[in-house]
Amino acid sequence: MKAVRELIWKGSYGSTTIDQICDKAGVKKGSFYYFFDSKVELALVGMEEDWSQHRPELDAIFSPTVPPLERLRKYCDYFYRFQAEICKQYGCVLGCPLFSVGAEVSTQEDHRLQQKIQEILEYKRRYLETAIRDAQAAGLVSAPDPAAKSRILFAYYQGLATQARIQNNLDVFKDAINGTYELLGVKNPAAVAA
Amino acid sequence: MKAVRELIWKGSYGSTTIDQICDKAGVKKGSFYYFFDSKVELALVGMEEDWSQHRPELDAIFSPTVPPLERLRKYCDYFYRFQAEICKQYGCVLGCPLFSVGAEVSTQEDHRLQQKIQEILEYKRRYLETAIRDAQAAGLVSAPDPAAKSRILFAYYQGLATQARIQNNLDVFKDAINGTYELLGVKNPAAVAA
DNA sequence: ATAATTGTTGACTAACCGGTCAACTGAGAT
DNA sequence: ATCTCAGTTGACCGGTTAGTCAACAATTAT
Repeated sequence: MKAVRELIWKGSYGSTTIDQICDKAGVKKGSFYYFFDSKVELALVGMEEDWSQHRPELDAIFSPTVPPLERLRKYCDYFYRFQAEICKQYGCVLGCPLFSVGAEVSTQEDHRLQQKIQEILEYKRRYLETAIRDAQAAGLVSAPDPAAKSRILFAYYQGLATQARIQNNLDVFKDAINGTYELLGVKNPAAVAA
Repeated sequence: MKAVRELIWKGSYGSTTIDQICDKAGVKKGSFYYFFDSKVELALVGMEEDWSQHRPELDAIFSPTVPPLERLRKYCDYFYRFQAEICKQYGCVLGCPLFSVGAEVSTQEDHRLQQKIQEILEYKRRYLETAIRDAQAAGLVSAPDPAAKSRILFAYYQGLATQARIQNNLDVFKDAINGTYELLGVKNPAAVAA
């Protein structure tokens, strides 16, 4: 499972072969086909596992006990530190696998992977929506439609992640929190930062 | 050339084989290798050709003779109509090939494709930067740092395009102009729309 | 102990991959 | 007419791919 995540994340879904996965996992192909019917099934389980590993951390960051704008700040911070660690580990910026793999497999006939990816992405967007709604309720931002704002913010994050991967440059993420504030029309950024 | 663009755009760079390209182009593999040394070279020429086809249209949309915020509105509009046409033609939303291919090949050893893609993306970002600077000069928006704002806006567009492809849903783009206004802090959206 | 179940393996196939090459084609130059 | 040469072709090579399978090992149940 670890092998497949690394290969698909660092390389791409399409160009990752079952032979490669088996080699890296130290397992023979016969064993692979004993547990999985195809690469799709494996990727599905891999995605699910990855998500369940991140979920507790996101739940903590977006806990309703934390002031809403601080949630977003912590999220940006967490994301940056996470990417930095990955970068040190693999030698290059990898961004979010849900985005890169999602974009790659979106036109395939078998829709199972897309569905799983969209499902997880939708979970993630909801963290943002709730935080924005709470911020709006507290009068911290101007976001009459939190759902719409969350979609915009989510697209922005998605773009940042993709850009950082393409440019292989972590600095791209440093804009994240400023961009977030501008996007949300934060009324007093200095107060949040303090 | 048309064949390779279609295949790489609809599928992915990695999973598009030279055999497929040759089949679709109605050409034998020997002929392919008479003109190109590898798939990378072909993709390079394809990207360049694609860019030189879009360039005049973008030059028109972002002409300095057009009011700056109208440029952005026209760009969003153009992008939506273009994607809608592609969608009707291929049966699914494909987004921007520079993003999807760029994200896919970013970790490869051969850096030529990445460089070309980053070069073209940087050109596109400059359109935004100029428009934002002009808008700022006209007092239409609050963007003290046009370059930084353009990066944020560009990331947002990139995210929208990726999202639309992943979700296979054109409606994602409909947020584009609103998101743009919010991001730029447009002082009087109603006046722009009118 | 032994039977049953669960997991592992290497050898195999058939299709496909990138890439090469000598032979061929056709159009324009002399 | 025929020479030249850019462009085309199909056959071919070695390596890799996804996927299968009968035989084997390890664990568990009885």
